[in-house]
Amino acid sequence: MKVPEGPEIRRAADRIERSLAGSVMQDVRLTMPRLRRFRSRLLGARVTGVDTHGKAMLTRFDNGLTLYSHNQLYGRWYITRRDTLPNTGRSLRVALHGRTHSAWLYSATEVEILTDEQLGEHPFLRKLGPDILDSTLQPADIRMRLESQRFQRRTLAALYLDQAFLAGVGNYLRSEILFAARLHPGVRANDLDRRERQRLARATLTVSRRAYVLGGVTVTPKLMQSLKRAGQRYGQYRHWVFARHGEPCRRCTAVVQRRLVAGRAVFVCPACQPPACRS
DNA sequence: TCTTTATGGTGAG
DNA sequence: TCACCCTAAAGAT
Repeated sequence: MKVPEGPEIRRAADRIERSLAGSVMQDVRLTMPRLRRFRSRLLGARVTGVDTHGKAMLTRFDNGLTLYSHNQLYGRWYITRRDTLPNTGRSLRVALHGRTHSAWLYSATEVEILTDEQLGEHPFLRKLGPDILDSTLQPADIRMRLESQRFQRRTLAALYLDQAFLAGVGNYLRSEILFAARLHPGVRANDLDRRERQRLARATLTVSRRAYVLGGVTVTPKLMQSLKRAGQRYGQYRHWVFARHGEPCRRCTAVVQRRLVAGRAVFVCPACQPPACRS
């Protein structure tokens, strides 16, 4: 797992929760100059939980403060037994030391410590759409968003990277969700018929939740098993189409294509996801 | 060993 | 649309 999307961030949050929730901060390190003044306020505070909204992580403390972090491309959390410094050449941003474990955040640039009020006004958080991993999110919610005035004129390629549409989808999930829904990235939301919207809404939830459960794997568990048995390694069996350009589609054997849309790569099976032939 | 590329997001032009 | 933040791995030499 390299660059994180929603599922990877949620899994990191789970690990931090398991090792630090309920724990009093016995030591804290904040290396970014603008955050140093918060050290004394976090010392002795208790971690109450770790929330995520899309790719944003919110580590909550019982004194009303929240550590907001966004890993962007390079940020990474390491969880260790207390005071076991991770062996990495990266630059440390935050270290939270509980009684038995430590959580270390490296390389991230987006780190803030905020009150609830500041959290409510946060420019990035406030524009986020619903979290794809929110267990209350239903296919109908996604269908309604696809039909809404706000989003219907845009292409699926654009919508599925826009965190205001759905928070937590990134570039690999975009390709994988659209493949699972058998829809071409160039199609506009308002070109979809009712069945296609339903298919897309379902695929969005299925693929995202599977990536969370299986640690970044978007193929079905069954396919994953058979690919593993065939000797494929993690990097080779994870996805249907993402980063598989030039290779045969796992469903129909047509050659997977890579195309750039607004500077970002989208991967498509030309047979399973035919371009829109609608006016 | 060097160069390129990447799963994110912002801000300038 | 592009440069940029910062990093690791893959690809080229």
